[in-house]
Amino acid sequence: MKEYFHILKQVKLFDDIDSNDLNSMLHCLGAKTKKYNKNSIVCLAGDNINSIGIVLSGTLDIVKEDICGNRSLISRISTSHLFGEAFVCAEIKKSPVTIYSATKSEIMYINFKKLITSCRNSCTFHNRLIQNMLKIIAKKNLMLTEKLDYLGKKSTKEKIASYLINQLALQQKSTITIPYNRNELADYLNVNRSALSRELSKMRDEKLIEFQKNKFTILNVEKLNNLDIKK
Amino acid sequence: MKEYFHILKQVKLFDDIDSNDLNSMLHCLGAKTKKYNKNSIVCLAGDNINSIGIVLSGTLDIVKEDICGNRSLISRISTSHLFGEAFVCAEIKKSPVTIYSATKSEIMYINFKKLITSCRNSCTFHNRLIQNMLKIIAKKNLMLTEKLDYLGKKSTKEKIASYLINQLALQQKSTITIPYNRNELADYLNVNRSALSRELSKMRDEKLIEFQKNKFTILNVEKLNNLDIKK
DNA sequence: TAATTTATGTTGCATATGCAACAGATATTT
DNA sequence: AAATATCTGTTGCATATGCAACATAAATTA
Repeated sequence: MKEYFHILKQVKLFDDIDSNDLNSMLHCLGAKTKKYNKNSIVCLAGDNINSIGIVLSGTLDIVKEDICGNRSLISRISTSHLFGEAFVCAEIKKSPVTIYSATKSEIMYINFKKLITSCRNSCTFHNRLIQNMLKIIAKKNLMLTEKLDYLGKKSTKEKIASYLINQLALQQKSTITIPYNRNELADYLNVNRSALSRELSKMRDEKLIEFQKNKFTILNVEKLNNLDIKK
Repeated sequence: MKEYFHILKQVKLFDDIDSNDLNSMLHCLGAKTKKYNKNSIVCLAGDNINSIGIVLSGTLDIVKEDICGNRSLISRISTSHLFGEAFVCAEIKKSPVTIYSATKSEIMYINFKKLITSCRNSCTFHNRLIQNMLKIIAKKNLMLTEKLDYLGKKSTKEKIASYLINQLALQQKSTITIPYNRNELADYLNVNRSALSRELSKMRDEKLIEFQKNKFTILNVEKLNNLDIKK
């Protein structure tokens, strides 16, 4: 497991855990790793869930697809981030989502459920892990609320605007890079791809934003914030 | 505090906490109660957050409003449920939402932050509380993901359908009662009220559902599930 | 380099939806 | 009961958006 330590150090779940304890802890958590090819399936909707995943490398897409082929990209996660933690902590048995490996990737699985439930005579780091997890899930909660905010907007333009403004706040630079191409951004914002392109072009014409590929520059934050006030 | 015990017993945060410990625990958590009138403000967007609220009686609306007056009803909570827990656990300083007391209500505030951070030489129930909180937040996480699912639908009709189907699963009866009137449901699903009424009427005409006021009967789950397949 | 695939932008069209205005029903207050 | 306020449904209209089809650009593969 030594080989992964430089990654595990960035994992928020292990914050304030002594590096020396890491190995025995991973053992206690039944840690196992698994590799995936590009575009392979990590977990199908309906599959049993019994562990939490940590992305050691690569990028995963958390997706919800309906029978009609509509695809909703819930989120995209990369190295050092977790998935499945809410299901395990809420004691959900079957996955409501499908997870794809968007790139070649490697994942470490840990048995966090055991840590919450059985393992009473707890190792010293158990409480630390649970507290870290609390913070991680609470933050994910806020991210979901943010996304509800985008999706709640009435127009595509406003969805784009609120997403970009949020990214601007997160990335703290004038030109932001988003992790999606147009298709993926459309799936993430749950709008039609061509309608998305249309709106982006309009917003460029109106000097609200500039972009090439997945790099966006916001020219007028004020206007972007008050899109529907001026009509 | 004795007077509230019958309510506090239903609060998931206190699951598996001995009733005898409850009083001293509430003291340790700095519990205080406060009453609110109908339609009063419990917390304004931007206010400092330093405690978690427990609804002892009444109903609260968690709302996000933008400058243009668009109102998004994130969720409505009632007796025995919590609010603010994600903000406290994620260490967010200022509330991103406004909370209204939709009815006369009474709220108990507890200092959960102290419990997570300082209070190291912890009382026996601390770990129990944190584990309970983990489960509560994880479940809220899933509820938010569910809502993302509604809002992600392209048409109003599908938003309504997925909301009703979800409620059907939760309530487990043929006629479900929803906690919203039309205006509120529109705010919750982020659609226009009159457009909502229009779609509901259409769905009734198509023999998909029946309703009077806030009671809905689903006549054809199958069709409701596959709304956009048949066109 | 050429060939092929993938990503992005554009446009026309049919439809859905926000909005405003109104009407009737229901609930609340006087 | 009467008066008032609130809730719900209906409709016309302008606009936004999904969708399909196509064009071009960019990236990938042969």
